[in-house]
Amino acid sequence: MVDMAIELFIELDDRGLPSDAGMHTVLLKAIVEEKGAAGVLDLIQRCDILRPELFDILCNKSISFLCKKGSPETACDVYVVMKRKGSVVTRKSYYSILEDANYALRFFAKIRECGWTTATIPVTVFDNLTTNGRVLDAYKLIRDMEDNLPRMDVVDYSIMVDRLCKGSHIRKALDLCEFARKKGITLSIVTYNSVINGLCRQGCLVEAFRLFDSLQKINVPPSEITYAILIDILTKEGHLVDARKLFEKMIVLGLKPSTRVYNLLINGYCKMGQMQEGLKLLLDLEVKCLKPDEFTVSAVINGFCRNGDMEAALGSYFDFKRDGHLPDFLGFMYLLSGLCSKGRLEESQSILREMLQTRSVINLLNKVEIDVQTESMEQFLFFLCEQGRIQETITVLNEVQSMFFPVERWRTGAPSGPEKLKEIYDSKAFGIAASKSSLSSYETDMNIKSSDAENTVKNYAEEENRSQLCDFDSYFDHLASLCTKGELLEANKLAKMLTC
DNA sequence: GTAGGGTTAG
Repeated sequence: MVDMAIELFIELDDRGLPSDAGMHTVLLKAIVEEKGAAGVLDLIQRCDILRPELFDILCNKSISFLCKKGSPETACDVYVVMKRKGSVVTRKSYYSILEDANYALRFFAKIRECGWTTATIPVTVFDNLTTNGRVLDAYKLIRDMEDNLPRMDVVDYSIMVDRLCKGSHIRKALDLCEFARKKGITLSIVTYNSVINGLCRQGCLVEAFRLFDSLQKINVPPSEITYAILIDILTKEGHLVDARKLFEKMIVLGLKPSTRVYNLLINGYCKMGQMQEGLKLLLDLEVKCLKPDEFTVSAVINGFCRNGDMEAALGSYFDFKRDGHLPDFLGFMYLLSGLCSKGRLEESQSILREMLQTRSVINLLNKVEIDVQTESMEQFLFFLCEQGRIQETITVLNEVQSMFFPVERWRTGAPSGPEKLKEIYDSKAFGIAASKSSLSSYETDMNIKSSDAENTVKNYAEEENRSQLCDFDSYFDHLASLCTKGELLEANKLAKMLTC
């Protein structure tokens, strides 16, 4: 039947009679139903004798139709037929292929097979890939189609660089930075922040600080966020003194630390048991007309709880509460587990009640997908709490906590936590000398201490010894030249150093 | 096939 319809369709055109879009759709539908997607390609080949205008319309329609029906391969085949005939591929059909990231990749593979270059790859292809967790595909596409790229601007690159960093593909992120710069893009501090953050997350502190220092040279001033990233990692690694120096440095440079930056240090001090320092900063924060937030409250509470000083923890909770500042989910959890561990169940219950009425806690609980029928998580917990089943309530909350706040991310292979590092660091005068760059003193001190330091610290020193690069620019040049010379072993070593 | 879209916490 379909064959007859096709013949009729061709005959109509032959007689100069028009056909409309509706008719094309009906025809395509019938063909796919009876012969599958391949039938459409067959149709296109048979319709070679149509008037060129109609042939173009039918082909373009087929491409969109096939994509919609999930047959991108055949759509690409139709595209190839069209290109070979010199037909005009409309934007609509072109984009219907590129809309889907998988289709786009197959499409470009086909194009390469044919030995063609594409007109342009739309930025949306990269957006789609990047936002759908396929940043490596996007990266590969960029590297493969170097000369046929869309006009990507600094933000397009920045998003990709950040995603690559988040996926621990630091080397590729750096490579993309260099690629963008070769394309004439001037990267901004936002992109550098992503890279610095990525390096820190990978434990490559030396490289992170190297990049930080090189920012001055390339005339990109570090922002408040740059400092926040570095202060955070230093704090996490137990280098509180250095973190504090960076904090002071940013103030000297005229960058105003936000509550968020204060929080990093307050949290660091409180976790290290240096409550006095933490509270001093809290005071300073308020002097600077900044407001504590949920994180601040939680950090202070955590500090007192860690010290086992539940009176002080409760006291600060009520003080903050009086001023309209509540802890967040974790802050409440610190307080609750502290109270429970002392067997103070009644107080736990009243704190639990307040917790379960706190907006941010409720918001978090609402994100939990549970199948406890119609009940919401919040109602469920409140019910448990009111029944006096405190321990059970907290058990459930602990589950929630493990979902949203996975265990602290200390680097693997580091056998001990911040306490040990603190000892090491406090034992000698140590810090970022004002006259030197932050990195050079950091490295020097690392080397001095590598004999008695923990593995983590040793690693930095080793990294430093392996690395003979002075700045970001020469890093790129070095890596690029290694790759060009085919010295992949060396390049790999360099890459390994970055991706650890 | 635009314009607006990009970075930091336990």
